[in-house]
Amino acid sequence: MKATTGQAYQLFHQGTQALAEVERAGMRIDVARLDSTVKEVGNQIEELISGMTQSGVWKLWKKRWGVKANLGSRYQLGPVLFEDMDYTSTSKTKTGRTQVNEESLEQVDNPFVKDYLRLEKLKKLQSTYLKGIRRETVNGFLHPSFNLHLVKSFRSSADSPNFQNIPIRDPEVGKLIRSCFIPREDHVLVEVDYSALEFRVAAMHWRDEAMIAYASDSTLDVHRDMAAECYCLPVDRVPKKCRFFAKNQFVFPQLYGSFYANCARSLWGMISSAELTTDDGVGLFEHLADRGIDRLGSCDGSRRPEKGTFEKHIMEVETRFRDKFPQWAKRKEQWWKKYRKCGWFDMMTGFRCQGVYSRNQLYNIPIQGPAFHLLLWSLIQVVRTLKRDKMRSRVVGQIHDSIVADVHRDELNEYLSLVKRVMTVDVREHWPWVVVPLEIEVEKSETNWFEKVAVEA
DNA sequence: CACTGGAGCCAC
DNA sequence: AAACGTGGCTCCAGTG
Repeated sequence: MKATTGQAYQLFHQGTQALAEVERAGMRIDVARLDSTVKEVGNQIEELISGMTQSGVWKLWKKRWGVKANLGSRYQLGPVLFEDMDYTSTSKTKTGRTQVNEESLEQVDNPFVKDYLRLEKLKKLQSTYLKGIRRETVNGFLHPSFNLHLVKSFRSSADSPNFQNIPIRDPEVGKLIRSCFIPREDHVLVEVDYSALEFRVAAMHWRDEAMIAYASDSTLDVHRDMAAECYCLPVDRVPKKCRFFAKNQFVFPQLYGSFYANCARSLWGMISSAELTTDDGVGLFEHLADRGIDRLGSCDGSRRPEKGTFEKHIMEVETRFRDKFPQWAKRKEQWWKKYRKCGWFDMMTGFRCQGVYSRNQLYNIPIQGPAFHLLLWSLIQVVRTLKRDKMRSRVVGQIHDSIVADVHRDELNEYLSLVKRVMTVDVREHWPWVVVPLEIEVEKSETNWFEKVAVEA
């Protein structure tokens, strides 16, 4: 693989230099708070363990595993629950062992297992995040590495620690870790995200008119519309959660090569695990049953879905999705055929990918890569401008479609107008194929990375 | 003791 | 035909 245009080369050359500046700046850490959180969580873990080792389940555990018994081993927990006790497992791993993950353990109604899930959550928080970040903190600053040479899609990665996967979805965990990331003295943290970046890039890559229309008109919302279809809701009454799951379990999976059986399985699973309801509080199973959909179906893939199943319904939604975006449906097949013939493909940002790729990688890579390249180009301009103008604000991190900066109070307005211009105007002049508007969302915090609030951009 | 792969979980 | 992608990190279990 090599960068085939000067522009692609320049992007990664300058990108490397800019990210080096980002690494050097680093993010300020509230070390005292981090240390006390480590202690606090450590105490919680100890308490949980001492409670659990009093339990009858632990007796069974020791009976089976003897001196080797290890509370940290899922491998050991599986047979205790599913052989020694009466619980039944739902699924197997690819090596044929019974799965002992969060999803399968949530089916087990047992106080010990509830404690186990909480214990695992706290251990992950403690070892990967709290202690991992503490270990990498030097003189109150964290300097994660940002790589441009490791990712197949020509995205970036981050390590030591991985700045790109700090928890946020679970508010309890997110708060404990993110509140240890703080602005410098007299600074505020500012995080700027591109809105719906990957969808916009997909629209431009496939040159699908309907996709471009969605990407160009902020009153349109593809995730809302597909949520309405998937869960049989009126378009103007789609609950937020339903939209969220349609986005992540239907729209993106479809764009990246999944199919109805897998989408149906995951969308169906969300109904119970997230307790989905209509906007007037009717449970979604009941809502769907009223419309003649009362079970999931086998989701076999090799068998035709049966009438009355959710699988069959999602199969029909999939057909409508392809009809909605006909040029996408057609061009992705041509795209794959052309690659099979010549063995390479080009990204819109000038990278040529040559080598062995799966079909789904061919759908994903030309979207994921260029989406990041828009962000990287913007980051380069922002870093350079801050330096040129001798400003005190610093870019301190990057998460695929967002830029995190530590901005001096007095420079806030200047910084905001800079990023807005670069990310929404200048980048479109640099790459004329950006034919849809780009929008950003801005959040800031005076205190820490958890307490951020939206700012009018 | 060093290393590897699987399984799992965090992010976009 | 076949079935969503890209990563990093931790722990366990197995190997030699």
